Amino acid sequence: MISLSGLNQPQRTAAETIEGPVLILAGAGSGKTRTLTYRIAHMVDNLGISPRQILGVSFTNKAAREMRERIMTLLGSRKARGLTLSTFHSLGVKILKKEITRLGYHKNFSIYDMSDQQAIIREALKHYKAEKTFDKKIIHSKIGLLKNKGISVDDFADTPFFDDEDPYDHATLHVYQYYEDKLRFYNAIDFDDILFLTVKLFRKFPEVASEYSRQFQYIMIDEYQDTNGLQFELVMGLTREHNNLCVVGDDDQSIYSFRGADISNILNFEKNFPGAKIIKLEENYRSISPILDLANRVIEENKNRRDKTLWSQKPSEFKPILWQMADTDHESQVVVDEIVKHQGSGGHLGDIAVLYRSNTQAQAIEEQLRLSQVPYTIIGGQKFYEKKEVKDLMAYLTVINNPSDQLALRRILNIPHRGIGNRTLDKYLELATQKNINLFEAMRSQPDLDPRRETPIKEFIGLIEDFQSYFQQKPLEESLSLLIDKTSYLEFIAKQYDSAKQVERRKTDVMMFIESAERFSKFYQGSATLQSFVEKLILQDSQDNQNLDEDEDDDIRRNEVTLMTLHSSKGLEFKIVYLIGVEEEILPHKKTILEGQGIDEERRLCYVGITRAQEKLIMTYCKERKIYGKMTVRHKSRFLCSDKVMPIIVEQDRTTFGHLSEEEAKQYKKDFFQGLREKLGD
DNA sequence: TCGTCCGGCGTTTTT
DNA sequence: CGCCGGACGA
Repeated sequence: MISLSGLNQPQRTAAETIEGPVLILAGAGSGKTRTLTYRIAHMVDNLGISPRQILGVSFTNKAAREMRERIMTLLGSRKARGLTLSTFHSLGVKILKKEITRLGYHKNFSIYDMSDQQAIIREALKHYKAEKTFDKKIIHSKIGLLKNKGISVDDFADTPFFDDEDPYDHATLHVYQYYEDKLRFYNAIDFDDILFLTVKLFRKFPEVASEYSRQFQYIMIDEYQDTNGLQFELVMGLTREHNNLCVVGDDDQSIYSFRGADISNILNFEKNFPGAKIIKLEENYRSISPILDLANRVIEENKNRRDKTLWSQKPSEFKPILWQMADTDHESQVVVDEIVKHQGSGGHLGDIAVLYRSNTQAQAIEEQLRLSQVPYTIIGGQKFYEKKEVKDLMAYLTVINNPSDQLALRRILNIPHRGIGNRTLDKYLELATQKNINLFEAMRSQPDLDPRRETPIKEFIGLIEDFQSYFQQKPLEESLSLLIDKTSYLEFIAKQYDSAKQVERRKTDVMMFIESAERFSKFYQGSATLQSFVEKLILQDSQDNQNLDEDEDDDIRRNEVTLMTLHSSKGLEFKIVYLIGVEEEILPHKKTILEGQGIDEERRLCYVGITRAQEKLIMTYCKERKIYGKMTVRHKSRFLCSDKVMPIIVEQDRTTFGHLSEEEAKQYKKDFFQGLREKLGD
């Protein structure tokens, strides 16, 4: 029996309201995950609902994993067995793997990422002749937008999204068509298709939607403010046979509209799901009151939001601080100086985060941290599977799994060099078009197309075919190691790079790849196919991999300062938060000021930043800043200018040491220059 | 096929 | 100010 007595009243109501549509408006730090885990545990343990009937959907693997772990702690793994907790995308893949043949795809489809998409779009634009040249990025994002609105290429021209006068839309139509044809031919689907095809499946075969809806009698969606049109339609499909839908979210933390997230999904919930029960979680367990006061006053300026006021039982005298700095150098020096002081007095660096609007702002801080030899990590950056070596090996696995995948095939055709260059490739592409077969088939059927290339072609085809059977018979990591061996891939890397350090780094990536295959096959045992392995890698974010690799315990942060964007910080908390560059044209960003739209979302971003801090919030802005090489005068962000906000923050001018007494200022200057000399001395 | 030069542009990015 | 992508030349 699970006791809900540890929950506060609204949390408890949320955990106990099981039937019908429920919207849990969970303010920042209000114990959302706790509420959800107790809700599920309560359903299973107290109400006797089978875990097989429960579906929990989140956006990140991390969130899904965390939820699972916490439910395991409450219920134990035996009682939790059969529970489905996954991301939107992995749920989509799971459904498609079973049903995609209904849409005319083979089961062994490949999943294309951004760079694969770009490659096809580039190709499509080459074929499209017009006087104008087109920006492939604009077209790429338009196709993405269309897919996320659930609009197929066949329907595009009949929608309001198509403007007959606009040459860009005509180009987009052409590229979209070409793109879809290619994906079909390669037996590949893209990231957006994972959701789009699932939705198409539900549209075309309502009985399939009903089947899943009957299986999942109780559905929970996390971070509902970030759902887009497709995800909404997917949810509608899954609730065809009942309306036991519980969504959790916070409209004030909706910061992903540029990726298609539609805040109206959460704002209109009770319109879409009549009879919905709305529960507000407003008690915050994270921050001291002055920080929440600031957060409330900043966000209440937004119109068109659900009224919420965060409060906590942690009063404090410490007001949030706003520092005015001379320029970016000064900003980073003062911040890092402050961090060093914290470290010097025995403070833990894992308690500190430096947050910023855009990645470029990290550079100055990073440099300063390095100079002061303060350990740090930067969140974000390149994903594991985007590394060149990993992509190469993944392309091998992809071709072995799905030889129709021409993009992957072309990537590895001459890696390592085997004398099959572009001339040979072109000949085979022509042959393939002529005979209407795929590239792999073309090579296999006529290896002697160019007699001088017969041997390498035959060897290559043989290699792929050999490994098709190896991978069926032997464990994943064993076949993979053999593949790397047979292709002399490591020797190839060694030849590619001049510096030994580079070679070492790349080889480490390869080793990490093998290790992840090993872990994967250990975990999934019999069901560890190479397709599911590649899928897993693509659907996984970089942080998952870090966690997988290091096997560290999550509760204790390492003794390192964390640097990240405001976007990446959502959901996290730190004792001390430095929010840097709270400045017009940064937060809100220049582009949104110019467009006059999206200022609300910038304000929400500011709100997200503020609510990350538990005990100490320090915000900064600069008087001057070098923009594209030119010094420019800067102003404090409008978000901190209102009459309501000013009295509850402490603003200090750090350029004049105005935060110190005269005596202290003298000492500080002395220390500062002493410190500077030491750093330069190194 | 690769290197180099010039012009344009410059956010955020859970999968 | 720098990076990236396209164009063009060796």
